[in-house]
Amino acid sequence: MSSLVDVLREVPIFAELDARVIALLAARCVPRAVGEGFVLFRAGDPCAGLYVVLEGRVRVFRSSPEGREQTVAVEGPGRPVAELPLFDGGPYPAHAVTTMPSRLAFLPRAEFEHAFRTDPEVAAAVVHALGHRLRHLVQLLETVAFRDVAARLAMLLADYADQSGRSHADGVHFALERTQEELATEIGTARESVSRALKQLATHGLIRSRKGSRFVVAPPAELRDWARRGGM
Amino acid sequence: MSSLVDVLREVPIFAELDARVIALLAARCVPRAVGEGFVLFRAGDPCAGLYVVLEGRVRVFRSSPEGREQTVAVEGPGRPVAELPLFDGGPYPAHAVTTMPSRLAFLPRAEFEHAFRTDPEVAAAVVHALGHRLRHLVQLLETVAFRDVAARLAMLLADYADQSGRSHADGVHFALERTQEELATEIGTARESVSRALKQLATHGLIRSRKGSRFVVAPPAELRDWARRGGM
DNA sequence: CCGGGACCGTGACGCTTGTCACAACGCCGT
DNA sequence: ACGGCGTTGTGACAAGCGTCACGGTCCCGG
Repeated sequence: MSSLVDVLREVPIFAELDARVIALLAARCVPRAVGEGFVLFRAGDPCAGLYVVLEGRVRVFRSSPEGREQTVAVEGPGRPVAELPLFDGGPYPAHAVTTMPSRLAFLPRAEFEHAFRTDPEVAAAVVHALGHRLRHLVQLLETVAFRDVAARLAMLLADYADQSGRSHADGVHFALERTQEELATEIGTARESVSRALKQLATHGLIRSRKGSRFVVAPPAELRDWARRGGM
Repeated sequence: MSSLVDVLREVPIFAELDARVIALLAARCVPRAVGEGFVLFRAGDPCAGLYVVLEGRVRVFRSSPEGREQTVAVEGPGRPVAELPLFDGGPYPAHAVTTMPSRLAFLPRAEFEHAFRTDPEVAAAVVHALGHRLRHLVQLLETVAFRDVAARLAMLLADYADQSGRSHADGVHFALERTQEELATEIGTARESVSRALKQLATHGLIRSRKGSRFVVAPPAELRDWARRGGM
């Protein structure tokens, strides 16, 4: 197992900290390997500390009594989970569950709070991350509030294309490791609607090809543009 | 005009700071009186600094090309506006407009950033506020994603009852200074749907009386409960 | 090679809700 | 008192979408 320090240095939220601070944090971290479906916490639980995903994937979501789910975020390697309620003392606002076998680092709340108060760089990094998350949520809220399913899906594909796509002559290529069920919860709709929306995007030439999980789509800008115009 | 220091001390986000820091911030603030409909900023504008509402009301919202609007927050006296993009350097994610004549304090970005980096108390206060906002957004997202209009409205009324209601034997009394049009944008729907949802809540005994802007509603817990259960 | 389970596609149906249209009401200034 | 304007109630209608039902495909293990 490689040194925790090396891993943490790769984590964006900690990237700019100097070696001394990272070592300090790493010493307090509890690494943990878990399987798929491990529950990090549930909505309403008191906040125990900060998780960082080292490997694997964590889905953060809210669920309704009827069983429908709205995922708020999907975090992969190097991303922090649930940094939000560390500060206002409130409970976690959502559930968090691994969607594949994962390795996590856990930093107890007291340790983190101490680092936050003594090192302004830590504080800045956290606020930076919070700002990003907030920005993303506002965006998500807008699309859920007044875009139809096809447009929301186009937005989502644009995000994935941006973050993991490779541009070719015929469009942007990437692998979408999601079931339609998962996509549905990310845009707040039902699985069947995702299926129909995919076909709709294909007929409009926004999805150029789709073989299993391999997608070729139009440039993100074009996708977002189409979504914002209301799909025509 | 009373001293800006006195006003800032009443602002929750600054309340815990010591007198020296408040005086420093106040000295950098630019107070400003504006009419109704004054545009603080528009989505996409680069972030110039932090506004604090001293008096009046500011509505923060996103709008679609077709003209529909989703309000993200409504801020009253003592509340900061747009603290979010100060840090990640990005643009404002939404529009902000006064909905009545207001007095605002404006703190240029550089000043704020300096305070943030030198005083951990400022940083803690900001993160606290951000956390709260994020929590609220997650909640809002959930209701928009899988609650019907009546349930969303019940949630909204519960919030208002909590923050400005007075409890009596027959229910919680408060004045709702909003048009149905404004309510509609707060829960992401159309004005007519609000009208119908109000009637629906009344028949279920959740709104006990409604004369002009004076409302008498069931206890907030009961409202939220009904909304979460899916309205029965 | 077979069987089962997860995932995907698709048709039918009904409910919610956005939209349009219009009437009624209240408030305010002249 | 009157007229106008902003706000509200309500009816009709169509579109979008969630839900149910079912059949198809693919993969993997026995």
